[in-house]
This record gives sequence, C-alpha cells and structure tokens, in this order.
Amino acid sequence: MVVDIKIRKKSDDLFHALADSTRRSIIRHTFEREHSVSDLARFYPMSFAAVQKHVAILERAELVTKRRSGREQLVRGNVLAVREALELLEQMEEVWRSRIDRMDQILAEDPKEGVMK
Amino acid sequence: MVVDIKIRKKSDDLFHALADSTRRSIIRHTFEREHSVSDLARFYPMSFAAVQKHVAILERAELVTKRRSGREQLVRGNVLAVREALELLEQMEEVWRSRIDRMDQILAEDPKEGVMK
DNA sequence: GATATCTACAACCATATGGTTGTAGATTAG
DNA sequence: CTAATCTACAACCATATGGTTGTAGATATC
Repeated sequence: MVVDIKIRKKSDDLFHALADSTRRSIIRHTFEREHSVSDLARFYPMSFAAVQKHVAILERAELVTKRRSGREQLVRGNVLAVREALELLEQMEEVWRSRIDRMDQILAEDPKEGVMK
Repeated sequence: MVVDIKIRKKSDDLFHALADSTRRSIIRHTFEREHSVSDLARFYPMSFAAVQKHVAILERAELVTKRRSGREQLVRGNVLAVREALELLEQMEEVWRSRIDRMDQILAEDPKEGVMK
C-alpha cells in the first residue's frame, strides 16, 4: 500500500532526526521557549548554516515548526511528533508483551498434556 | 563529563538503529521469537550480508542479542533498549510539560497585577 | 540612505551509510 | 569424506550526511 510507504518514510525521518545530540538539544531548547535560528546557532560550536540544516531536518520530521517574525525565524518544538515516536515504540513493545502473554498461557496449560507426550 | 559523551553516543546509536524500516521490522520479528540471521535474510529483498549488517547495527544499539546454536546465530529482540528510547523521549516531553505548567501558573496569578500595570 | 543582522541557499568536502560480491572458516547432513 | 549450510568479513561502490565557506535577499537600526 502507498500509505505504508508514507508511514515508513515518516518514521525514518522521525527517528533519524532524533539520532543526533545537537538536534535533541535543539528540541529541548525549543520546548522551553521559542528561539530564532541565529539564537540557536550562537549556542552550538558550529556554523549558522550547520544549525540551519539541523533545524530543517527537525522541521521535515515535524519535530519543530517555524514562524516568521520580522527578519527572524522563530523555532518552536512540537510535542506531537515526540508523542508519535513514543507510540511507534509502544507498538513494538506490544509485540514483545503479547509474546510473553502467549508464553504465560502455554505454561498455564494443563501439565498432563506435556507429561503424556 | 565523559559519562555524558557515552550517553550521547548511546542515544545516537539507539535512534539511528531505529531509523530504518528493515531494522524496525527485524526488531518486531525477533520480539515474536528467535530467528537465525539467514532466516531473517530470506525474508528481506537484499543480500545476506546486508541483513547481517543491519543485525550488527541493532546489536551495537543493544536492541537485539545474538546467541550461537551450532552453526546458527540466533537473534532475539531486547525490550530493555526500547524502554530506554521511551525514557529518553519521555524526558523531552517532560521539558515541554513543565513549560506548560509554568504558563498555567502565570495565567492563574492574581489578574489585578496585570490590570494595574 | 548606509550599515548591520538574519536568513536562504548553493557549492564543496570528508566521512558514514547501505547496499553489493567474493572468499574463507565452522558446522551439519548425506 | 564430501557436500551443503550458516556465518564472518573484506573490498568495493553510489549516495547520504554533517560540516564548511561564500553569496545574496529581506528586514531592522542608525
């Protein structure tokens, strides 16, 4: 299905965006309050352009949004994308949990079955 | 601190490992039950060596463990790493939540203060 | 109007990533 | 013993990634 490809791509973007400590730091900062891009750039040991690229990756993953204010571009964290990532991980955990449930079920079955074999 | 670097690297590895749909699929499969590497390789449209590399990346992120059984290498998902990723995301969410709390606090203050200004 | 600031974006570079094929060592099956 | 299977790992390749510098357009400040 085409929709599946979209979900896959979105998850790829989401986790990829999270797989960098600078970007995780930007998320935290922009969760606290809005920051302009150059505001953020002053904070990290890299060029303005590099930070700009990190913000673009976060934006594509919808982890942050940008809003223009005069000549500044204000970046704000979007908690919904983090929730999305949490849900994806919880779905994985669910597969694991259901396996444990099945094992419990097998162990709870009448032991005679096993002994008689 | 040196410990921080370790945590950073670990988080990088963890989210990077999750940022690929083949690897997320392997996690799900090995959460259900153990699979040998060639078992997994038969399932995906790529070479054995490619799957082997994906498993290595998952192993480095501690998302799976391997156990030898004769000539086979059995791969099993490790739910603890998923929990770790969940915790990291929840910590981010916490920053956001505390900001909301602060805003609520400001809005709950005696309105006279604002009016009198 | 002139100058400084903030942003966008292109071009470039070194390294990482995700794939391939090929070779060789262990282990099992016939 | 021989053949088949499973794994490890090296070498290679195209593209992606994360950084750089430089240029140019908007906006604000003096």
